[in-house]
Amino acid sequence: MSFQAPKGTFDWMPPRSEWALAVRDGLSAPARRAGYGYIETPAFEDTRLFSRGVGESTDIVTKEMYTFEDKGGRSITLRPEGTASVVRAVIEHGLPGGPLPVKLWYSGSYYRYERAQKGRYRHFSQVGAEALGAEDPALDAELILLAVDGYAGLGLRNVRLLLNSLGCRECRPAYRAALQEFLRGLDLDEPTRQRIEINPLRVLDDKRPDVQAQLADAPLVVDHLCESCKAYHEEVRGLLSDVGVSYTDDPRLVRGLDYYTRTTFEFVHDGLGAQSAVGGGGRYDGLSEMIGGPPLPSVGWALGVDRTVLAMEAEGLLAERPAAMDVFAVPLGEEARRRVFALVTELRRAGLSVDMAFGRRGVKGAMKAADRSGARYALIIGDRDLEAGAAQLKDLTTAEQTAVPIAEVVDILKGKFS
RNA sequence: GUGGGUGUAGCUCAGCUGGCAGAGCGCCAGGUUGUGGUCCUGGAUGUCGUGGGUUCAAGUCCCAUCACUCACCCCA
Repeated sequence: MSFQAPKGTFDWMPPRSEWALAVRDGLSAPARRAGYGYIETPAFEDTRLFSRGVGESTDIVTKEMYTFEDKGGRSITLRPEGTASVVRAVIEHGLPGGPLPVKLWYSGSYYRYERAQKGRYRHFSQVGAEALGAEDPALDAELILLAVDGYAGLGLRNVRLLLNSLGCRECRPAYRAALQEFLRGLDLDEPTRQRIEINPLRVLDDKRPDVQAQLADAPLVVDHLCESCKAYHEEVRGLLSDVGVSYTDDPRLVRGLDYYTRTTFEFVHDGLGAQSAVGGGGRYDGLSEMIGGPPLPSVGWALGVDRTVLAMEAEGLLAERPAAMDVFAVPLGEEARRRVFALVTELRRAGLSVDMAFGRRGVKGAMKAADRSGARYALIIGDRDLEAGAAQLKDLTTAEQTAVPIAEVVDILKGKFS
């Protein structure tokens, strides 16, 4: 019997795992600086939160949720995305009655039962940010800017921003009807014909060449926006331009979830294969009401951690060596091991990065381990040194070795790294 | 859910029309009875994904199955 990670999942292992941490930190940093507070919600929710929030018409809800009944007979679903949970929590804690907007960021794992491919896994990580309870183009622009800065802060240069508006509850229905009428006249397979009826906008981003060819003359949302949506969108675009954010207007850009309205955006990168979206988001003015809350116009995004690491890899940003040790201690003999263990502890408490040789290996092997750790100094102490009250301190870059009194080792090393 | 590709050592892979299970890297040890990187020498690690079939003989051929992977679909 042997085990492996479940189908469609993978393990983050050193040294690559360091980049997952760096990406979570880097993508959230701009939001943290902009007054977004940290929120952590459960990894599972009442199934109905997603079926009503994400949308009955999406594949996520109809085919991809990890749903099960718990021992109390409740239908539970592992979260396939983060926004619905955040809105639920904000409503549950009465935040719409307080100062608005409520600005929150989060980082976590999400679950979708999908066929895995490059950049798409059954368990994946996202960093998200949401601003709830305000209808203000500056807020849309702020969110987009925070994501742009997050990618830039990681050193990414080839992330492109696609921008669109999906209209609101006033103008979307008319556009939807016009689009449906157009699509019904096309030669499409049965699943796609069904999608025309339940979620026609999604047909626009079908990648099959024969489908795309037929969509050349499809009606576009931009041509059907009402005056207020049009003005709102223009304002968002102007604000972005003012702060030097470049973007591409993509009138075909749609979102996979039903709750999006107005401002819609996606961050794409060409180095990842077919799953080119590294992040996406938009405004969702109706979501709160869809899940039983008060009117709460909001905007937010989710950025894929795994995909961002892939993008960084494609840009050659993962080459740096991960953080090295400052000191690597090599004990020779049982008595020395006890003394070294205490010294290592003391050095660590003093703030240094310190490791030591474990297991009964020879000096040569221990020195090899010291070299591999990337440590600047090797601290070698054998029973012979204990008798002399001295420790051997070896600079691994110059190979210079000096004997120092054991009693002063900690202070000397602290001095070298202060 | 659909289609293509690939499964041999920890990793990357070679293995011809069937004939003793291999290389490089990595790992461990020795060369140096207490000193890393370079070098030399030696060593360990395999259910050849799994199950069946054909054959004197299968990593190699056939069937099935599983896994991985890429793409469609879907989506961050």
